[in-house]
Amino acid sequence: MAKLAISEKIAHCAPVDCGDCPIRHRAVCARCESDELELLEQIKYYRNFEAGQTVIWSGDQMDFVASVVSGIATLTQTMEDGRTQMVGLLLPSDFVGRPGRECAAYDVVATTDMVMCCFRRKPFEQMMVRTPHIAQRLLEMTLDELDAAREWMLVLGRKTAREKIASLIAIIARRDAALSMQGMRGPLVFDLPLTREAMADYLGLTLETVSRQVSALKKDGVISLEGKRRVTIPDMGRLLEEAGDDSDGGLLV
Amino acid sequence: MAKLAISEKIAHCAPVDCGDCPIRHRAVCARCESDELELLEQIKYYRNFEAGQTVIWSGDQMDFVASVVSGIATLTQTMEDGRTQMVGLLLPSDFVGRPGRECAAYDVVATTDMVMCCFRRKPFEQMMVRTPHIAQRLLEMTLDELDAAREWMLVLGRKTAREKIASLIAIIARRDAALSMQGMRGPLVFDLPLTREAMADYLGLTLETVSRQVSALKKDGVISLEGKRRVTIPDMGRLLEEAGDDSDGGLLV
DNA sequence: TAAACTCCTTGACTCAGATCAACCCTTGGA
DNA sequence: TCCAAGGGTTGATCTGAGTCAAGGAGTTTA
Repeated sequence: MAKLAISEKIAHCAPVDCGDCPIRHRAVCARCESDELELLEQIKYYRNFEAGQTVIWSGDQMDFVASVVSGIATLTQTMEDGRTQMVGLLLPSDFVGRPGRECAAYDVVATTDMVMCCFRRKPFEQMMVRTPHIAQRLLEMTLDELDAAREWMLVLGRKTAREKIASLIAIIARRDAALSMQGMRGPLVFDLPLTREAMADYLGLTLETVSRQVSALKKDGVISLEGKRRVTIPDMGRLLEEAGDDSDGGLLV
Repeated sequence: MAKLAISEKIAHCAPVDCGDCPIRHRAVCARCESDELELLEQIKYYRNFEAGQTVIWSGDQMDFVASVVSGIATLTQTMEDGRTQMVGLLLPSDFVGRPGRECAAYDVVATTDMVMCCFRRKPFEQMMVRTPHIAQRLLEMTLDELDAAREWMLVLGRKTAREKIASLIAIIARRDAALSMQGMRGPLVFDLPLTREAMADYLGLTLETVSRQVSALKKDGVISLEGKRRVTIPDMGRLLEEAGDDSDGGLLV
């Protein structure tokens, strides 16, 4: 039954013209000219995933790379004894996989329903050699991710539980504001795309601590909640202070 | 006096022929053909730094990029209240700076005497557009660093103090073995290139905890020490177990 | 030759966050 | 209509690492 639902979704997913693609200007193909885009169009295919589905297991053979078109996925690492750490959050336009690498290095799990634009690895690698625009954009995106990872190292290594929660909410809020173009004026409203447990895995905390600190931030008026997931931020500056960040907001990501 | 010492060193540092460069096959220029190398040779210059010297302050204008030729530097981030987190360790052949970025994002500090091979940013950026071999290699190196940063996120987020120390020692040991070609057979011997405080900054710990855990690993026979810095590892497998890693050793970095 | 550093170690005490446990609410089968 | 499961909250208790404090060992300065 579940399987039927999946195939149905795949059928649904008629190939989109790259020109109409929602991530056209941010993904790995962002710099491609129309002729380059046509080549990509020939080798691309779409795949759908349901919330909760594992896209790839760490260590598995991985013979494609892909862009997230819509939905959210997590990148996690697991130790033998079961401790897990999220090492990345994949949002629309983010790139999955590494050219030149056979096997996946992390588990990739869809946290919402998701659409991915995939390319078989070999043809993609060949294209990369010929079309520098793709490699250029991929370099730029990888450098951005490296900065994000390093920023996160500060969060994991030196921030308190409360600061960690505030940092995560700030990041999601900022990303959401950028996407929905609502700007930074006035109160921000959005849904947390992660369960408490996933937040804990991202922050190097337990889910109980996450729950307690979210409650504390709510009690102190830094955020307000509608249900468990819908967050309102009355004052972004205040939130950033709580996150231990420079209250001037920092750079766009 | 200190200044005199520095200028003396700069004078010392006669430009080396790229063909004889110790990092020729690992640095950002690794894939360059001899004609490309000649172009690089025209725009490169060397700079020397003494142990303890700050190479760049976070936020400063940065109009060069560079490769570490010899010595070690750290990349650190600092919060307003003074908490600091190291986000990278720069070893010979590592690349510093980001094409397309005006200002440094992190503090870079030399922990040992150091030689860097520098390129003014603008000419380097222009060269990158024309010579894909440079961009290709930089992409590869950046992807490796991203993997390293993510590995470190697991260390920071989920490992105990003892595991963190073991992980750091294992990483330094492995890098050192690779460099000195002594292979993984038999006991490894090397010097810790970091003070206890720098180790603490890397691991998200206090220097007291670092000191205690180093002593504990010594007492338990996982490592042995000669002085404060010289480490011998009788059994790498044992160390990796203590680090919480798969004892099969993992991939080469 | 001592004084002043820097780097490191060790002990005693504290506390933030983990652990263990109980319980609530919502959703969706059967 | 109930029951099971997933997601979330809250309380009591424990503990690993932080904090504060004293002191050692080796080097450089004067």
